[in-house]
Amino acid sequence: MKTLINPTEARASRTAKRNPDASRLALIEATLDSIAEDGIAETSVSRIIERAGLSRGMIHLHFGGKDNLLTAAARQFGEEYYDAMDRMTDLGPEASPEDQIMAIVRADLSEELLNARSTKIWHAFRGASSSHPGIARYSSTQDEKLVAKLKRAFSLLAIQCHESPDLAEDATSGTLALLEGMWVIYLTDIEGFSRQRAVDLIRRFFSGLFPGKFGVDG
Amino acid sequence: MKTLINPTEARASRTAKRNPDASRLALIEATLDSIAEDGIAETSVSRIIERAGLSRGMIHLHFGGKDNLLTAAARQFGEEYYDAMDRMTDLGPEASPEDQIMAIVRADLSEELLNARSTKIWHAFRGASSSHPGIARYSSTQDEKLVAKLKRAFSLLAIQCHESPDLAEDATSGTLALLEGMWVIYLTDIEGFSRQRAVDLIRRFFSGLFPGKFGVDG
DNA sequence: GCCGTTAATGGACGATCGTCCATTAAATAT
DNA sequence: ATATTTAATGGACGATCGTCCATTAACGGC
Repeated sequence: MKTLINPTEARASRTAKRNPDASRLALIEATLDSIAEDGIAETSVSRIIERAGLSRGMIHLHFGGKDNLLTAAARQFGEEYYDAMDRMTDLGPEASPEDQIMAIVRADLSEELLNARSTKIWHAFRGASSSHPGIARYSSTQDEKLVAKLKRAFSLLAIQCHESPDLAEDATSGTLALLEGMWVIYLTDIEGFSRQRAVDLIRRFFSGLFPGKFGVDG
Repeated sequence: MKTLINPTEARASRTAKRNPDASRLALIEATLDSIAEDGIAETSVSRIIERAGLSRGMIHLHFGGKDNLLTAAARQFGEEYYDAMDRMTDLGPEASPEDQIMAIVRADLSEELLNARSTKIWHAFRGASSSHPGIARYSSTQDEKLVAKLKRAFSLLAIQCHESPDLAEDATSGTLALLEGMWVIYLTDIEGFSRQRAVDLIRRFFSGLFPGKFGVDG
């Protein structure tokens, strides 16, 4: 859990002290873990420092207060999501729009992005963003980037199919709603959720919007 | 705000005392209001009794504690949702499956059900249900009833269209995901959300799944 | 080796949390 | 009119909240 950023030496156990970057990271990770396991309401300063194995004053020292720590955690969570999303959807430039769209859908529903930890955290931050401006900033950027990715692919696809641009608009918004909804449904019933069925279902919806595209394979 | 359940007499202002049912209701309403406006994390006993205009001991007296009050509030919130949903989707028995489905969609996205207050509360309870078994019970029943309504209508429609039953299954799950997703999107950007566009978008998805049905009108 | 810098500690602080209960007062029964 | 029941009050209680700071200890520069 405690990653050594400065692995100059690996002596006794009393080493690994005095590492501010590692401490910052440990606090953020402990915050995210606490939100995922205990909920944001139960995530107190005492719980966080207990998880991180650090002392009480660290939060005020490194972040200036609990609120800033929450904001930093939201920021890192959003960045982790998009790093993974970008990596998983990095198809070659010759990839078809359908493949790009399905890659986004598959990535968003993959075990790496859609799991108990991430959905709990995502949901908690969404709820807190109403009254927490710092968190709200990093929750909204998350959507904007996903919308841009989808819209580009659907616009290309609409042109290929000689369809009007507002079909691409609707397909983008609908996909976003479907994916957001899938996250909620997953959160509601983690055991009963099937990723494959969710992907196939969304493809079926696409197939209805763009007949001929999004066939049984692909 | 303080509804008189027992309007035997309406004397001076010192009346309206000693009304246990009204007190219970006032506490539940104050709890829901507080969750909607301040968030569930900020909804403390002190805030609730301040909003209700009642004294500190009332929560313990009527509900035995804060947790039970939250559970009662979740229960009432779910009941209010379904009372309104049932009332708004009570078409005659001769209504077509398409009309029934669109009535459900329109009801779920109507101002009465989809508004700032209800989405905040819904989101807060969903998040709390992970660690709060009492709340979880009333959040899950909410979905079950909606699924049953949709599945019945889509099954009928699939038979009419000579389609396989698993299309009805997918259409039901997809509609649920779309509606849940729309609630999340509404919560994210209340000002920019258009109910009409959301309804039309969902109809367009339906039209792709059931060609010929769900035309431009209806 | 000494000193200045700074990461890190852990307890003190007032505020607020949720629970509980002795007390008051309104409604009902006798 | 008096006694009983019970809704309602509001303060006391210990626990925990988040913030802050005096102190300790590890590091880098000389």
